[in-house]
Amino acid sequence: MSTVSPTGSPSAGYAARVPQRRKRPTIKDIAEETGLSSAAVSYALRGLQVPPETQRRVREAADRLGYEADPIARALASGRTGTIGVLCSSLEDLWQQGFASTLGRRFLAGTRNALIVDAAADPEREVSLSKYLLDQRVDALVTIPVDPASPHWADAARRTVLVAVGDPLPGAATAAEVVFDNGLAVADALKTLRGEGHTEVLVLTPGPKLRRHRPAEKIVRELARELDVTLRVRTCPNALAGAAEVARSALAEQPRPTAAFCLADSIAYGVYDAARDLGIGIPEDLSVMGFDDHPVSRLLTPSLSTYRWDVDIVAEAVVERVGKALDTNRRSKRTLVTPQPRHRDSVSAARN
Amino acid sequence: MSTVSPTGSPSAGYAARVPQRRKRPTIKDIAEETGLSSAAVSYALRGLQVPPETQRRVREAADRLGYEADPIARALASGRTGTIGVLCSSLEDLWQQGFASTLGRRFLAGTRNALIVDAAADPEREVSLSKYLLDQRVDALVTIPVDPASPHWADAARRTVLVAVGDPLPGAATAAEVVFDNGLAVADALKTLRGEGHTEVLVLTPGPKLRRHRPAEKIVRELARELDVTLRVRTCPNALAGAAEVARSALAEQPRPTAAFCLADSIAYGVYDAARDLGIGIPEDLSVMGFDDHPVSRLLTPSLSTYRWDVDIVAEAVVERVGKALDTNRRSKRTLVTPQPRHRDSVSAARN
DNA sequence: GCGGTTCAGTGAACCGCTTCAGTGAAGCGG
DNA sequence: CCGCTTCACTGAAGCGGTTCACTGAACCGC
Repeated sequence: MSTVSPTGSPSAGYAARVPQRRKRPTIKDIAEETGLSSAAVSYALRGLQVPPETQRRVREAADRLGYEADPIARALASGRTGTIGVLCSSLEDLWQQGFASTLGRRFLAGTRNALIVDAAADPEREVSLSKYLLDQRVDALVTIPVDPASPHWADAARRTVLVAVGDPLPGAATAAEVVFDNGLAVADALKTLRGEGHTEVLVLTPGPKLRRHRPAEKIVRELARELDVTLRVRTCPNALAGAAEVARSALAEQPRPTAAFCLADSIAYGVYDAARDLGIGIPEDLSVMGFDDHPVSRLLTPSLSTYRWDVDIVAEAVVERVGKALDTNRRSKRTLVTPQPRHRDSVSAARN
Repeated sequence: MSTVSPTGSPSAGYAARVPQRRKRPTIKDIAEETGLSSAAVSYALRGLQVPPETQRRVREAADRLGYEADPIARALASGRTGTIGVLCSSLEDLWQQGFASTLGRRFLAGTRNALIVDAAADPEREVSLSKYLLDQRVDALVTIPVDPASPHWADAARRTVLVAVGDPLPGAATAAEVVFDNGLAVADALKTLRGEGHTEVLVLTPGPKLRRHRPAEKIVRELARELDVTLRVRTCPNALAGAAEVARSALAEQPRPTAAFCLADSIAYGVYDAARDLGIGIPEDLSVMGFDDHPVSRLLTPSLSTYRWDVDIVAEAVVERVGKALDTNRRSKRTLVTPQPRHRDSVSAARN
């Protein structure tokens, strides 16, 4: 998780303090030690075109001197950094927090690492951050897009290995896409609510510009028509406090919706909060459904009905796709992740 | 948040794919455009010892060519990266997730960025990750230490600007320390519980090696003796699922504790989970207190009594300290952050 | 008109590693 | 023994900036 600004005035940050250039051994020192050229050492350290015996000698000398390769010099010379950029639409979203941390933890078991940044639901920020990551020469860029339709993705795809998570990026030649089958979850949710007799449904969706569930919105509307459900769609921040505020005003309207369908668990938490303030009982007066299944959702009273996108499954798919794209230079097809319904206690039959 | 392995075999990650060396303009191109030397351009772009008029000319040319400085080359040449390393003891901890994301978001408003990594409560991992960050030439290293006593911090302090969050690092010449006054919170918690008549208290503390609250443990024991409270201290993972497991076994013992004091909200969530499984009512049968005040804690039933360490306050203090250390090369004294008690509904009088 | 500053700008070394073209020696088949 | 390939390794040119020592011109007071 990380980084604030993309570029900023390049002058700042270059102040007084001279870095402690503690003389760390370089490849040249090893060359001297072993009587080889620095080129040979470079090859040997990477196990390239050098006989095993020499490799051993070099590695031994390296260990003896406490040599550790300088990733910066290496990146400059080779054009590769071993770093994967992860650009999240909003790290306020608890699902994304978990995803980012899981991804970072397991990223390609050892050799690469992840640089995780937060677009904070802002499309402009998203563009500048992705530029920032490209400047940092990330070998691949994993994104949960704020705005999948942005033209700049095409650019990014040209400059690096681009992997989309959540929504596909229609305009870009992505190396892989791990897409959520939002439609399935949304359909299930609406049918569930309708089955319980709810016809006035409040839909809270992250935004305004956060599009993580954009395709879901279309589906929601169509399905609502089919099922004869009246929808009140509100966009709101994907975080407890902001969502609560929106929910408070939405729940004060007449006729009051009898169910709320939230396209993120964090938002559902906000609804719980608002309901408590307003003296609205869940699920008697208001049924609530979420989206994500954050670990805490089970614990609420009543426990939250929601749809789980298994973080581990998604992370594994991403890691595998990135690996394949980087190693074989082949793009893979789209992976569809299906939601796992978690029907719990926050939904009950509509009164009337 | 990020990165998996510190070094790993350097050979891997260097595979087939040749990086798209799209010819981006360099400083040399600007030099040609303007008829200046590349040195002059370098100075001008950074606003150094060059008259305003020339600066303008250079910047104009840079814009025209779409020039963007290469941070890697810059880092290699200058020894400074503009990146701050943030090493969290455990990003499973919800407080740390929030802290990391806040820190990343506001880090030094523009010019620097944060590289956030997760030690996953493992002291060895912590050492190797901090080496990794130093290799990446971070300008400063902010750490929530797993093991404040580790000798390697002294080393890190020598190599970069080191800022400790949570616990002080006794052995290291840190540039700043933002320390939590755990003692205050712990004392308040124990007194509160004792005041309600609890004498059998289960203490769940993150670990086993996670020392974020180590000083608190000592205080807890002393105070317990004073107050004549029997303590049962258990270390457990700082995450809902792991904590629940420990809690389940601890709550099955006889005599059953009448109160649980958890040194992280995530752990308290685990206790809620376990209590529900075991049919133990909160707060009638078991009082629970947490530590952190995660946004969700208010929402649980009953709402969790806990101690808030305001993420924004801590993040702001850290940002300010880092800035000062980097710009003026002066270390600042220790900042003590005091907890804000949030007494809510998860504590009640002990029966009997 | 002269020594001394300041100013604007230059040339080249350098950061530490990668990589390409090439070299001398050994090994090989005939 | 010759020509050819293979092997083990080297020299040097980058990668794209930063920085240091220095220069020539303008300017200063006297």
